[in-house]
Amino acid sequence: MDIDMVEISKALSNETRLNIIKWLKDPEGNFPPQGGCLSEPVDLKGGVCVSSIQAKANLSPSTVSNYLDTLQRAGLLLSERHGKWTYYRRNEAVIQELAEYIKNEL
Amino acid sequence: MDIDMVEISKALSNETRLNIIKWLKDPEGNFPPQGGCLSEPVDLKGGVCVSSIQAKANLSPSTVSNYLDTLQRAGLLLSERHGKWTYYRRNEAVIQELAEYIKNEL
DNA sequence: TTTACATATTGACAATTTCCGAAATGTATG
DNA sequence: CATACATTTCGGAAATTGTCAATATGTAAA
Repeated sequence: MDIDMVEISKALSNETRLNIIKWLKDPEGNFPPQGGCLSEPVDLKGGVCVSSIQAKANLSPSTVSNYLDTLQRAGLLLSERHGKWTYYRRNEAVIQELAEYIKNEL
Repeated sequence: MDIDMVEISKALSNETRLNIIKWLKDPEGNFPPQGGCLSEPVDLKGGVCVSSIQAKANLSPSTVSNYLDTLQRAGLLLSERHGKWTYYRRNEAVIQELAEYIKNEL
């Protein structure tokens, strides 16, 4: 898996998208408990649903959905759907790869 | 000295600007010998003048000058004027700070 | 000091990005 | 099935960025 630096940089060049990534570093600290009304308990792995992120970002749902998509296409986030909700979480591997890339290749 | 992640990301979110940073990693390998017709020899510290970069980037002088300014304002490059020429070189400290920031804070 | 050259700045226009509301798509529940 | 809700997609107005040619500035050489 290689780093698309332009794509990633574009994804990071927006205050709100940057905040989303940082907020997801501490999901319990930054968002209400997730998992809502799911009947079967699933492992959300620290994922947070779009509406929780939207509430914190204070932007329209469509904008936040777009931002999350941008971050995911850049590889920085992972998403998983459970019922009505899509849970987004950090892709730590890619974030560390990015740090390594900048340290050694940039 | 703190990292303005949005500013830096914007600077890096362009193929040519990214290339300029990479080219400057190996100035001797990527550019003709610098120092040109300077009477007094000065230490260019690996700096490369705008016209050498412009020739390699194959964009207009004004565009390249702008790009270099963008990279410098983001802190990624340093510039030094000697005679008619402005020599740009990487700011390795900031680049390493950026890598650390992504590794630990992002 | 006149000229030539390296670089920077300005003004313009096209292309892209931001961000929203409206509409569409999934999915669970009554 | 009909409804409600979470999310995504679409279409567009406003803001930003990419890029150039033209102009300005700074410096060295004639």
